[in-house]
Amino acid sequence: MKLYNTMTKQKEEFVPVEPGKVKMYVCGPTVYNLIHIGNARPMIVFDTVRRYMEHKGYEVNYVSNFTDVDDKIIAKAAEEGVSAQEISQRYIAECKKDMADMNVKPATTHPLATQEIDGMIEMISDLIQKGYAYDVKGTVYFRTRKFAQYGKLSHKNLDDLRSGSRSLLVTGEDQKEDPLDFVLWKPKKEGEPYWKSPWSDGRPGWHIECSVMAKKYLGEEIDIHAGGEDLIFPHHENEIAQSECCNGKPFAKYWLHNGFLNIDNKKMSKSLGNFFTVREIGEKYDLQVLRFFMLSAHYRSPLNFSAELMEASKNGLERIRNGVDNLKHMINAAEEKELTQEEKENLKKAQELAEKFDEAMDDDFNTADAVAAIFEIVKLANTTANAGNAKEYLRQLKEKIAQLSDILGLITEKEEEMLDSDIEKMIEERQAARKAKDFKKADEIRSKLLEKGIILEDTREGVKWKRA
RNA sequence: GGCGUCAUAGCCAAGUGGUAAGGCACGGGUCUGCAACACCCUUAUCACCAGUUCAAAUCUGGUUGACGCCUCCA
Repeated sequence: MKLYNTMTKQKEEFVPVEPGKVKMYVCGPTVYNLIHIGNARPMIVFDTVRRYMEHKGYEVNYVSNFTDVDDKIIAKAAEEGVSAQEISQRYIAECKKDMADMNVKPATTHPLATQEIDGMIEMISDLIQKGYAYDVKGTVYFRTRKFAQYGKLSHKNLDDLRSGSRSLLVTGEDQKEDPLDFVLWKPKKEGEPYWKSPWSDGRPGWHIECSVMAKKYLGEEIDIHAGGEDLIFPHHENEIAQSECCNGKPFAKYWLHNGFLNIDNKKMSKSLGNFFTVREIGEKYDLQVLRFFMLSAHYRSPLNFSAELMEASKNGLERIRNGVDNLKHMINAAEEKELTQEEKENLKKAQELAEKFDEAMDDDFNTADAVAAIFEIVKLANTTANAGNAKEYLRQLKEKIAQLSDILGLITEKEEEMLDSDIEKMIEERQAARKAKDFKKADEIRSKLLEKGIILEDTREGVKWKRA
């Protein structure tokens, strides 16, 4: 399996730190509002990475934090006149709901920044002791000059960065030794939540939390660290500085970053008003459609969002589901018997397509190609399967499609729901009407059911129904 | 200004040296009372220019265009 490492700018063979295990950390959202579809991209993409790793037999320890102390949370709390904790807890709950609807598995651990303050103070103290950090009147900064490798992830020229931020020094904004130094601990302002520390009553900087949580839940050296591409600098760069200076060993072996989700080819932003929450999309679509949409492009490419593309994704996903649905229906009608030579050959083709799926995923998680392989199996099923086939043949095709879809987190089988008895009765009535060639009545009944969200389909094997 | 990414059919999107996967949409047709599902047929020489090569979407140089990071941000 190869994956693209931002650090080395190339695809590398994946070799875990510990054989058979994957330790992976994904930067999670700051919880001050409902998550937007841009937040959803890394969740879906890296959940898919996780599922694929598990499919390959790895035991995956997946850690993703919630940043629950931050300026924006405090601002939102002030706005509503409630505590910061109330805001963060509310939106953590909402976020988890969205994740479930997108079929994103809960992380092995979802640590909260506010629950890890002790660890942060410990790490900051350690960095000060080792000379990598310094305290100026209660604010603690990281001394970037001391870490020779600073900039190795984002491939920045530090002199350019320093000259670029010269204005900061001129305006005297800072008591920093160097403009690139960043905050590890800052004193509280009036009314803000705070914790006691050796330096001041205050709160941690943003970057330190991830270093601490990764270390606590995964260890000093992890396999994969992932997040949105905008986190490369400064967030991940700073994490590397903190962790490697503190632990004295490489932090993460592989750095994975997803591309942005754009709207009308522009980055989403509140000022442009081109902003959608996952919740809003969920009102119009099954969020499986959003997931399918996200997987239609490579995770590192920018992806443009539009209503038209959501429609296309909806139809595409429907095609896969119809395929599974049709197979299911045929399985009920089919007989158990020996596989014919032709059936065996077709199953072999399906197996080859499943291998193609794996090859695509092995190549830096090429989900677009992987989805294409699923479509090809669906096509194979649609063109070859009928109720006259051996039951085993149909079952295997269905299983193959469902299994590969599941690796991508796509649910192909709707749960069987019990029909209300009166709806069942209506379907029977319609069947009677059809038998009597009273099509007018039959159509009336079908229309009525449609109004209730029940779609009927007449097939050779009988009437199928599904919810709209 | 510095660093970086990208440009494939109406739309989305694979393909990184051997002659263009897949999906959506459109049109035509088959099946079924109709509809839906499904099936069949139809749709591109890969931004432009120059070069390397027997052979390039795929390598090199240039041009144009779009975008991202450098500041909180998935």
